Parts: sequence; structure tokens; C-alpha cells
Amino acid sequence: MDHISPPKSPHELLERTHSIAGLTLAELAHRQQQTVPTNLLHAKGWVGQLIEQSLGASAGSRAEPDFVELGIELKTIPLNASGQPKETTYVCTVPLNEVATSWENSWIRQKLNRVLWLPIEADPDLSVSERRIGSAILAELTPQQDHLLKQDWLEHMELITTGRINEISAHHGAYLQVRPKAANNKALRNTTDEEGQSVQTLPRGFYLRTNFTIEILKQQYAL
DNA sequence: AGCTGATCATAT
DNA sequence: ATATGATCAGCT
Repeated sequence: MDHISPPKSPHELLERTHSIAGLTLAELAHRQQQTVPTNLLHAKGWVGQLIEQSLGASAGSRAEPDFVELGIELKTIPLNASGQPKETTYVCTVPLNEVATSWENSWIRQKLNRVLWLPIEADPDLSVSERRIGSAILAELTPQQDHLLKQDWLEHMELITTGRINEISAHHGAYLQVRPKAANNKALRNTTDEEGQSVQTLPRGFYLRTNFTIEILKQQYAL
């Protein structure tokens, strides 16, 4: 894989996004000396990682923003044939064994505060190779978005910190969901139940519903 | 057709 | 082992 130094400023980062906008994944993969998988079944994170490399993201799989020095997180948005988000967006792991923190100090808010969103064609009728990269959107959380996400987060954390995480389903949360995030449903982690006993539960992640990412796209384009 | 629960690969 | 990058695929 090619190593590119991290961008030194948001401006430089945006210039790099301009240089890849409109390329097909095959074209970008060739630049990065990568081979394109025939499908994403066994390469679910391939597109995101290709983009990370191309833009000089440095955090690897560490729990840090992708562009550490700039405090910017990178998220691809897979688009269906209508140009709408096809999937929810994974944000970060749900903390199962941490002392309660505020929304303002939470890891999820730090990540979402400044995000470089990069729409990518993902219509299943297009081969992975021919899918095109869109125009990036560098967005800060608006006060309204911050408030809405905080409400969801508070509801989730109330159940999580009182040992009732198993009562949470993906139906909860208007914009922010809690869903399984694991190798499979046998991969369990320790946590504490309502009576304070140590029990095992499925690891979970925070995900943004598509109704949130639709709004991000609307800020940029008139959908 | 959309959504929820399950799953796959890789880095550290 | 647990974080990251996500999409898959069966159910409603």
C-alpha cells in the first residue's frame, strides 16, 4: 500500500479530496497499487480503507480521529441508485465498562464534531470497479444536530450504565442507533447487569441512521 | 423495500 | 482481544 503523509491543514485535506472526486474505485485502486475485490462480501471495509490511504489518514484502527492532527474523522457514505445513503454509518464502539461521562465529553461526540463525509456510488448494479467517488463534505455538527444526537445518546446511556443494555434494540433512537458490532453473535464481552453481577453481552456499536446522513447530503446538494 | 441483527477483514 | 473499516442478508 502507498503511504501518504497526513494533510497539514483542512485545506490540504480538501484539495486531496478534489483530486480523487469523480474517479472510479478501479482508477483510485490502481493509483494506490491495490486490486479491486469482485464484491464486498469478504471486503466490507475495503472502500473506506482505500480512501483513508489515498487521503493520508493516519490513525489505523486506533481509537483516534482519522486525521489526528486536524481532529477530523473520515466517513464514506454508500449511495444507492437514487443518490441516497444505502446504509447506516458506524461511528464507534459502545462503552460497556466505563464510568459515566457527559455527551460533551463522550468519544462519539468528539468523533462526530468534525467529519469529512465522502459519498461513494454503491448501487449493486454497478461493479465495485466502476463505482465513482463523489465530492467530499467537511461538516461540523450543527447545534441542532448536536441536540438531537444528545437526546438519543442520553436514552441509550441511561440503559447502558444501569446494566440494561439487553433492553436496547436497533428500534431505539431517532437518529443514533445501538446495534451489534462483532465478529458474530457468539463473540461476547463482559459487562455488569442490573444487580451489579458480571455478565456477558454482545459488543455493540453506535450507528447513525440514514435519516441523519441524508441531512448531511442536503446541506451540500439539493436532494 | 427498508430495517435490524449478524457478519467479514484488518490493524494494533 | 478489541478497535477500526463497514456491508450482508433475512425478516417484517
